[in-house]
Amino acid sequence: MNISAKYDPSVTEEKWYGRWLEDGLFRSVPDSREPYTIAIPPPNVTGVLHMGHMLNNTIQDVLMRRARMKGKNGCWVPGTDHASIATEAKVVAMLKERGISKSDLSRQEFLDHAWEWTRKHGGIILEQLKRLGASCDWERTVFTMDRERYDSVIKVFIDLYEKGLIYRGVRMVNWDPQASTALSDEEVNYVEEESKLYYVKYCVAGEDDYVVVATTRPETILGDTAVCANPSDARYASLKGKKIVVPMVNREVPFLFDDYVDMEFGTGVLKITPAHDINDYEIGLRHKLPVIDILKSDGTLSDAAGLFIGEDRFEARKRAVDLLRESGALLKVEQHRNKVGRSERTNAVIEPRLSVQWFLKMEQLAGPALEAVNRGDIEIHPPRFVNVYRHWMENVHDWCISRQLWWGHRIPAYYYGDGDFVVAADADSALKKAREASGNPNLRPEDIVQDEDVLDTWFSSWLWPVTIFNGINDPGNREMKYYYPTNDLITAPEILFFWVARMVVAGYEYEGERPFNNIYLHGLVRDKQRRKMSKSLGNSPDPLELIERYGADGVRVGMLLCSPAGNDLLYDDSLPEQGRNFCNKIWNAFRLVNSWQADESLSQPLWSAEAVGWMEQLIESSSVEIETLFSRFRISDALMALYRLFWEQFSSWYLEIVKPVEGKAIDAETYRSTKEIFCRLMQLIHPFMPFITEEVWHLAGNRPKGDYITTSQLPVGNPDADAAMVIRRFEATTGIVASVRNVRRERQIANKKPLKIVVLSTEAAFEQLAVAPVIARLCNISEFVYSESKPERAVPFMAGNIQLYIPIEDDMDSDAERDRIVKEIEYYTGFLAKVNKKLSNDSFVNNAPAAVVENEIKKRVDAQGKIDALKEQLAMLGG
RNA sequence: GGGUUGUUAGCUCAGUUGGUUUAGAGCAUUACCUUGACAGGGUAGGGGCCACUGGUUCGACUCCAGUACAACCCA
Repeated sequence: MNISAKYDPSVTEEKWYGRWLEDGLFRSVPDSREPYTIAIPPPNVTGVLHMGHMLNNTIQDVLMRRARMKGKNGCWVPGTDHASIATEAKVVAMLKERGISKSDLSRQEFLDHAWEWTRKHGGIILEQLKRLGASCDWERTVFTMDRERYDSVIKVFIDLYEKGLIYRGVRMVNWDPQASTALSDEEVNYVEEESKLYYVKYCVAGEDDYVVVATTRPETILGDTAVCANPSDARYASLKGKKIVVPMVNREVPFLFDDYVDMEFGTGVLKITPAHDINDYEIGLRHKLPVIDILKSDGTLSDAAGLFIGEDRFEARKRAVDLLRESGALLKVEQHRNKVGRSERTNAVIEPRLSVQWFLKMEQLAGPALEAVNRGDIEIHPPRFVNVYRHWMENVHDWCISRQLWWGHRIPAYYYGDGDFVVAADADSALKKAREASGNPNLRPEDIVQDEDVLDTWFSSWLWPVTIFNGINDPGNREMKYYYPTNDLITAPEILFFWVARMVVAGYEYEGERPFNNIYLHGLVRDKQRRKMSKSLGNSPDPLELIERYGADGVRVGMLLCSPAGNDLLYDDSLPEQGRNFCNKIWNAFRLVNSWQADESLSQPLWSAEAVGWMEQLIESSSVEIETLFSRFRISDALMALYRLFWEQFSSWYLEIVKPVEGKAIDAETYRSTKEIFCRLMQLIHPFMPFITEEVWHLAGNRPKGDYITTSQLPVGNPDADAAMVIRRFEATTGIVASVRNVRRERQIANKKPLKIVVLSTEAAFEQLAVAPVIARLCNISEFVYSESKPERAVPFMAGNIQLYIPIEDDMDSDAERDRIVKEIEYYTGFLAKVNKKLSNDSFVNNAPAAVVENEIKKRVDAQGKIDALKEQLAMLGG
């Protein structure tokens, strides 16, 4: 078999992904096995794959593949969410290009366009996930707006409404005047911007006196209903009970005192505009102030403003400044940096605005979800996020669930008469309910009007682990019973509240059970300067291009190697490069083994027997270690352990020992063991690198049809009782090999020249420490001589406390060697001093546990022995 | 402003109840190697007052307090 010296991922990736799908390896149906379930964090239906998805889905795939190989019935449910704001914005933009404005369309016409868009662009991202190797059960693909999911959301809304948990209320919301919708806090970006701080004179009613108020939004003066200072601010104490005249509109408002006011900021006097600032709103509530709403939904001034009616808010600001200046009320203007909220989607400046919205009461619902994490029924990894979760849940706010959009689940509330409404699944039952509620049996279908708004996208995705198995429409169905609760949820900390915590809430409310056992939070992918990856910065590589360049396996390894749980991943091309290099290492190691000719008539050399035993025990104990790492979600550590196991232990040590001399055959026993070891390593690595391992799995043997590494079973690590001893013995061996190589280099002795080693010890003692055949094989040693006295002209070195010598013919003088020994003596002398200091401390000897003291004494003896031997060696070198 | 979490090698990070032969890994770096699986490689090295200051202790990277800096979340 002729195999290329470089691994080419493109061919194998396409081939194996196709076969896996053809043979239905990712398909899951309930059976007698234990399930292992993951619900994908649904990406936006119109989204494209970015680096964050790569990391997120690689982790899920690793867990899923490993679970399958451990005998579980793995079920990874893929899907997308409808992302109402993002998608609607995209559809609006598309229509604009075609010269159509949203306001020209009926709701239904608009939705037709949106669906068309979704059908065209939706699911691209899922196809891209296949390139990564994601082993989802694609037959289960779901969407938050498909029939089952849509109905579930409406059902839940009605249910919560009937339980009294959903209400309509007037609240200060983040208003995007451009999109004409309320935004949730998480959809608002606060950015530092250069703005102006205006100092405005407010006269005291009936007096010549005045106070100065600093504001960044002078147009909101029109909505002022009070002026306020800190109660402990002596400067303004005399104004207690007085009235203040609001400039421009000459309205008299009270002068109040409230702790909220920061004495340091501006002049220490705050104007209160309850309709247009969240803090002012709360102060307004405390002091029962009237609310004057000066803005309309499109950002122009309302009649209530009294001035600049119909002007845009920024135009009104300019005119307000002019007017204030003319009247002499404007004292000065300062440059000022402050944080301005902008819409994540439209980038419009957000207006805090009062509006009628739908809310979900959270306090009661949050209880079981908080307890579940406190009790440990749901584990969060890494655990430091438990505090964050707890803090949020203990201070949970009611959730504003309505959005002034069309793309989404339309709120099932129907209005009749003057603001009265009923909540019902459809128009027919709404009419029935409305007739009952109004006592008017003559209400006609056209007398009731459904709410125009849709629900927040999270209000559908919070049900995700339940609705993917249709648990709302068909409670207790077979799949729910089997797959729910799901096992692990893999996501980023930034949506811990918006999504994760709410899923926990919904899980308990609707299933009386947690939605998942573990929450694993990984970091964000950033660039090397720690900047977020973003389109505008252009610092995000195209994931598919990366896969083409480095291979899917290479990219997967690159993503994982550098992403310890919860930490951000600082992306750099060197990461997938490292992954690609690892692929190549595997590939070439395989080429080597594959090139060997096995000969049944040859007996196994001693060195190979030792190496096989060592490697086998190493794999067994590594398997145990890796299992532990996985149970703690230390996924990058598990990968690193395998990386080193394959590269250092297997390739650099094991293969170098067992490989036959060029052109010669290998004994059949070692050959068989090597292939078994190789395949076992491939199995361990497979969850991380599915493609190359599947390829090698098939190349390594004549596999019967259907024998995939993907569905192979991974043995449980089962080290022998003496595994630790075998591994330690081998480590001592490698130490000696390194020493001999050093001597060769320092003395410039060619590898081809055989050397003799004199061991100052009995053979038995030496064998306990190391294995002569392995050393002989790797260092070209012709003979080991066991002696009780040291030889004359010989280079000394040490292994543990055993002294070894390499007899030589040349001059003994070697600076390099002397330097090395002097350095070692220095090291051990320093070490010994530290140990002695401890031991001469009476309180240490009296207070420390006996075992610790004994160990220190042993350290002292060992170090002293070593120093003595090294000094002898130095003398021998004539130093 | 409130909260949470960090600060260990040039970079990214481990370090599990305080004592494990004077702190580990990967990458990067240095020297040497056109050695037959692999230069996408091999061999051998260098590199750290564990942020700072106190405290607890026989003993602190580890526990406590404070300081500085950073990040994230909430307002």
